[in-house]
Amino acid sequence: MSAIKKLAVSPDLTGAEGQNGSESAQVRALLRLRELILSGELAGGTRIAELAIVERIGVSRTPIRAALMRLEQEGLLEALPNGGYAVKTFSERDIADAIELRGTLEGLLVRLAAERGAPAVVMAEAKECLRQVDAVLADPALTDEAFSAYVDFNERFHALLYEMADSPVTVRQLERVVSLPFASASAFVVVQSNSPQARDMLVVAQDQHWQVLDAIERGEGTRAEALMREHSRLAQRNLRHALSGPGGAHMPESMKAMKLIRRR
Amino acid sequence: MSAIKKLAVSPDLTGAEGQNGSESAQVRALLRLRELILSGELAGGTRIAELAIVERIGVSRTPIRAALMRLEQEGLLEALPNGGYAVKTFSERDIADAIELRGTLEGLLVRLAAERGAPAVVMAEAKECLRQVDAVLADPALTDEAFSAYVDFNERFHALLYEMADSPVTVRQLERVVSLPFASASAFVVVQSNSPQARDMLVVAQDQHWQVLDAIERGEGTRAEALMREHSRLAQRNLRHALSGPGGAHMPESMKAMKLIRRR
DNA sequence: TTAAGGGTAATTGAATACATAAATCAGAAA
DNA sequence: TTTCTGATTTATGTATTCAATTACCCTTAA
Repeated sequence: MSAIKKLAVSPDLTGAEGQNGSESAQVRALLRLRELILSGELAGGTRIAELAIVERIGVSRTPIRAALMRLEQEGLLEALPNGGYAVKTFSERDIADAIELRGTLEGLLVRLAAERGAPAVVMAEAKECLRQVDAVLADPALTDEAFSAYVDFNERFHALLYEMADSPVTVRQLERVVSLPFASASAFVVVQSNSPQARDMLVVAQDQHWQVLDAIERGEGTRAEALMREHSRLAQRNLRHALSGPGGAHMPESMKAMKLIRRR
Repeated sequence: MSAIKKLAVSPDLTGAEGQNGSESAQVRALLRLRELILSGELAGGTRIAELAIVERIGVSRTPIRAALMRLEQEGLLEALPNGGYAVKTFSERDIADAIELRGTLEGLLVRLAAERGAPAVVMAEAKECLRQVDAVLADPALTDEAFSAYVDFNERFHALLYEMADSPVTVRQLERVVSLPFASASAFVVVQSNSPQARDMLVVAQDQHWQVLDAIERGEGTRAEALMREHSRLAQRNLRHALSGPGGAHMPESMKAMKLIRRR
């Protein structure tokens, strides 16, 4: 399904992959570099020299260069005019735009799904996914495990949505947007996991999920699109909340990319 | 303005760049490779071996590999599971989706411009651009030179639109979509340059351009967005027309990427 | 005749050596 | 003290070499 085959190592399986050291040098370089950037060890704006990375990671310049190119394409690095790269930083507006972009593209996707009809199997899986989320949300008190389960199901649901339109071109674009660490489907879900309204937020999101499926099934493309756009605005709200406190006080610790946010 | 700085060599300056041979090996490889693909010399589905390209172009494997990575990111190549690349082919639906994608993203862009307000200078330039198009269209008979002038102004206008929202994140995405040869703003403009309705088509497009600017100025985001989406459907129509004849009979000879279209 | 096995050729991944351009620093002159 | 110039150093761009994996073909046995 993934449009990026060769080096499509999603950020989350950084530590997984069975035994480490078994991956190719390119993959190792990519994973390690992304980790260095997202953890803030390479601060935003820093110029990245290949040789420095060669020393930090144990591979030669060739795979490093490949990883650098990939990270530039991902949007984490920017190419400097006279060679080399710098770690990108993002303004609050950049992040808001990225979320809006995701909402727009997901909106397009579900509209296409509604207009073309979604495969029955995918639709069934999506419903099953949502039923499990319903079960998680049935408990009025929300434990940490319930939260993490929600996040998992949420990502699975969005992934299923991507299959519904049978539009690889669109999915490819979407995957590029989502590769930005703060634009992914569940980037800001857990922002206020300990606040009293946390569960209600998820309840609203879950309702939107159900309604999107309903709209797709009924062939109501415009409704599906509008719902998906509004859905992304939950993330917008959470973003604003996360940035409201001083120094990102409400930023979840899981939000690694916080370091890349350029606060004015 | 371009998000891709280092190797951001747009397809159209393939032959330009002053004297050839002066560019870097990487740029030469990228340009030449793209040309080979778009011209159909490397047929769709062909597996591309690095060594074969090394022989065809006079540079070593290193810049070739860089160019291959770039073209994969552009969407012209796909990475094969066990290394190597293959020339991608596109179904009619893929192309339609790409155009829809462009319309959607340009719609987002002009909505943002309307909501945020566009810089006065850019707006003025855009208007001036449209006035010149008006002058071109004033002649009821449309010469070839007039057509080519229209295409130039059209591209300039779209480029100006990209500056109006001050949203680099969105523009970056858009540039990626537009890099697909059949998704660019003027890919199908000249499809029926010799048909009697050709000029009328441009008149309609031009009216949409003016109305989009009007909507942006008035802060009418939704209207601007809707207009931009509808605008892209002109390209959809032209695409269908181009593919309607047997073997792409109505395909303009300027449409190099025709060879990549997978006709069922 | 077909299938399985091994061996060879070809291709990509990785590392290193080489070339070139840019940036920095030192020194001298204004 | 400041600025310009030149040399040195450091970085990236390019080429080449080496390694490892894969694919293909040929041989042999069932």
